[in-house]
Amino acid sequence: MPGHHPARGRRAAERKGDVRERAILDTCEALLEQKGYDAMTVGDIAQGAGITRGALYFYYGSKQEVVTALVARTVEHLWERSRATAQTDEPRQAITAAMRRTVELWNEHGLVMRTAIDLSLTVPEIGELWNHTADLFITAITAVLERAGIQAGTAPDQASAMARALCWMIERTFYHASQESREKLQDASATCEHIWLTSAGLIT
Amino acid sequence: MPGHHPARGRRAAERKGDVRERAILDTCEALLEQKGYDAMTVGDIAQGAGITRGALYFYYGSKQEVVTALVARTVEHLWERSRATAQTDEPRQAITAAMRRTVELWNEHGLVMRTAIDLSLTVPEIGELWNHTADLFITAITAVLERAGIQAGTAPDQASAMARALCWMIERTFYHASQESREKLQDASATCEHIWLTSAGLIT
DNA sequence: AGGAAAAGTCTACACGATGTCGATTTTTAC
DNA sequence: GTAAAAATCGACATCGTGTAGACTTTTCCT
Repeated sequence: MPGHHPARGRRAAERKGDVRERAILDTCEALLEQKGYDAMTVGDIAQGAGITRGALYFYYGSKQEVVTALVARTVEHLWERSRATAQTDEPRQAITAAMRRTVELWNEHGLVMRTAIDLSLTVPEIGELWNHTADLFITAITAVLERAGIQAGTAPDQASAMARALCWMIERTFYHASQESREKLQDASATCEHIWLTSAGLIT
Repeated sequence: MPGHHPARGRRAAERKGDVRERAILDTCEALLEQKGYDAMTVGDIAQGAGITRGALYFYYGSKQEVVTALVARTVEHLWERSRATAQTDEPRQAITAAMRRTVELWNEHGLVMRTAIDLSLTVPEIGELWNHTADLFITAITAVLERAGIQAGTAPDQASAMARALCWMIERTFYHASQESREKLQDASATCEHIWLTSAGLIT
């Protein structure tokens, strides 16, 4: 709750640094698209954001920190969207809805999501961010499977373990498809949905 | 067929460089395990192999080339093993056999396989190597699915597309599990096998 | 054996990217 | 309007990379 007395039409002060921070992250995202992580240099990012290297280090301690912040910003989006999604009782509908939402996510944020996956090993912070995101998905899938009649539990053929495998299937399939085209993503989604439905026992 | 006249007990000459090359690759693999790709420096590899940086550049043009060679050596193994596997007619048996073989592969070469996956984007040569390997698996899975009665074709619910998704599921699931322990790998295998069987229509 | 060519090795160098420091300027808040 | 905080800059030290040229060892042929 910032701004204790909203009188005087002046909007809450926004630090100049906040704008720069956003500019840096935006530039980083653009460069990631153009040249990829390795080729992208700290100098490039600074230049794109309209400052020098030295100034950039005032905001972030390294290239990895910049990218971590970018991933965090994007992943925040996913969590919000995830929370806002209405729960459906009917498993078939739930699965279809989940897959449609996933396609949207990858269409909008495919680049950053792929980057997050790629850097999960080398940058522990990003790894944690992505793991947490995956856990949200796995929990959701587990719930759907159980509602579809799959036995709850962690044994290899029970809901929890299956959900994990299905999550990785979706991650990897979308990862590859999103590098190609929107059409491929759509196809990939249909295939994943089919396997998910089958695994849930909802298809012959 | 080297050595045109096997007389004289002298074994076929092995270039000194061949030994070094192997030492370099072995060292690289060890360091990959100890410090990971990023932390590992060309100097480290050279030192481990008993030569200086300068000498190493005589064999490989860069760190990436060294790792590419390591991946190539490992992947060669996979292909051989893949070729040597007897084909089973009964789908259920084929799936079980394939999963058992996959567990073995990841137990033996997990580290290099994970590295190959990680570097697939940044090092095109490794990407090709790994893609080709994946294609072998996808083809094999497709064949099994078709023999189990899944309709052939590339539509989202037909054998080819399903095989691709299942392949990525296995890759990613094993990738994560092989970082943990052999037990996890075994569990992961059981889960993947179950989903594969279900997708093939071989389980209620 | 012996000597030239090929294979292997080393040290030194140039380059590019990183991250740090202290000085300086701009913003913010009172 | 001014002092503290925020932001920016340029210069520097460091480290890893890749290249070049000189030198040594191995291989192979006669």
